[in-house]
Amino acid sequence: MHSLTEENYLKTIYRLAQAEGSKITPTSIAEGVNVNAASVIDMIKKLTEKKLISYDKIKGAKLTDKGTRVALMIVRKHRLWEVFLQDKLGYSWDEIHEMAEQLEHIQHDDLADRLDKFLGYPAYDPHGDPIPKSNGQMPNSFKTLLSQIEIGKTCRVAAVKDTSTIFLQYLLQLSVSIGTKIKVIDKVAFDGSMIIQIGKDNKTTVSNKFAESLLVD
Amino acid sequence: MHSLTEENYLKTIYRLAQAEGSKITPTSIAEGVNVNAASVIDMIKKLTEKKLISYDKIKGAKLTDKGTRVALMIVRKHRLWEVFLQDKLGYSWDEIHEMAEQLEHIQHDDLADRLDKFLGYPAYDPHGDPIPKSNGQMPNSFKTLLSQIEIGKTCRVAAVKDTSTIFLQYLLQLSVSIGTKIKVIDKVAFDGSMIIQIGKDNKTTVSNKFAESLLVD
DNA sequence: AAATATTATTAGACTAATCTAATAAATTAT
DNA sequence: ATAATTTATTAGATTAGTCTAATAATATTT
Repeated sequence: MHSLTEENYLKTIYRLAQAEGSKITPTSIAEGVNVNAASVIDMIKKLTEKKLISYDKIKGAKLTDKGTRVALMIVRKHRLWEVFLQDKLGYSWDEIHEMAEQLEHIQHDDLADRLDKFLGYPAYDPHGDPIPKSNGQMPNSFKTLLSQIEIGKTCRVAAVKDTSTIFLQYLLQLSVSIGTKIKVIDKVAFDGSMIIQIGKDNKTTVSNKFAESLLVD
Repeated sequence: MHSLTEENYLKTIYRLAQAEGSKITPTSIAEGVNVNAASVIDMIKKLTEKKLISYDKIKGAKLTDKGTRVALMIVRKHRLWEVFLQDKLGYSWDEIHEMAEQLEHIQHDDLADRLDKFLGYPAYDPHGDPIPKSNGQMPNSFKTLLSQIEIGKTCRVAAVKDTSTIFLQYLLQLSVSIGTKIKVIDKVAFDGSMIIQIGKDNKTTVSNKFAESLLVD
């Protein structure tokens, strides 16, 4: 149906669109797919012809409904395979991504659905990312306060409750944005502050006030 | 390491070598890989350069030790995934092949080993083909008489106990040769004759004498 | 606003794998 | 052994996806 390469472009554009905010330019896609910007221009033409994306210089690239459906099914497969690799084969968090990158392209009518069933219809992958359902719906994202997350769990920043500049600046400083993954390492019973891991590296302690201002899922 | 295409050539050459007998020519490979013979010539050069095969016009193509190792690992992955698809996802005999063709190319150090463990170290795939171990050894092929096979099971013809011309001619007539898969449909208690399915299509009844002359595994 | 820097786009070349058409070599049939 | 046929091989073109280098269009500084 669509080549592996096309699928990777669609997935990248989907990811960039989720990351929200700025428009999706040839350069940003080039970074995401890890190719030259000139190559992206060619692929933009191809995907536009196939009506998988729309593109103009002002609005940037955008998935069409058709493109979104395709992208969602790739994401679905990726995340389901990640669950498989972790839950069934015992791989850890950091080992599963590159395999899932390959597995997501396996083509078959109902492979994803069978896998989904076999895995017990998981709602989230091992990174805490929601797994699209076969109809394309994302599982209900129950946003909770960071303060409610149990020790050891990983969550994703979904929204902020406090939109004050001073809070947002603090988030910026901590490299926390929508989509950032936060793992709760420990909680201090005394004052409700939390030791969290932001993304892959940075461990920090944040106050209870902070943890009550951040919505995660 | 090796491209998907290279892997498919190696697998095909391995399969042709197993099928025994005649030498492996560019034309036979072309048929196996489903490409033009001219393309095969190019790939033969490439694989020869990489020391994965040897080739000369008289002896035909032959996998080197290195090439054999690679081919065996692809076959291993293919057959393990087939077990997964049947045992875990509930696919049937005839649905699993094309998916396994894709899954066999998933690259990761110990994915095959983890899968093997997860599946309980199966010795045979759903088609009755032996699954190479991670060291490249084929599981001990315990040859049994066809008469010993239970109803519903599929086995592979491994050898003949009776080598008389008249028996071999009969086998030829039934299109039974080494490697042919036989499924035992039913057994007649009265005289020990069996209703078997040879390969994919032909259902026949064979005598107990026949079933006592054919070694399968 | 002019100068500078960044982005987007085009043009042309490259690689892997394939094809077709033509030729060379080997086999099989007469 | 010669003719006919099949098989192997070469030469050149094609496709998808990529690249570099050059140019055009925008955006940012000063």
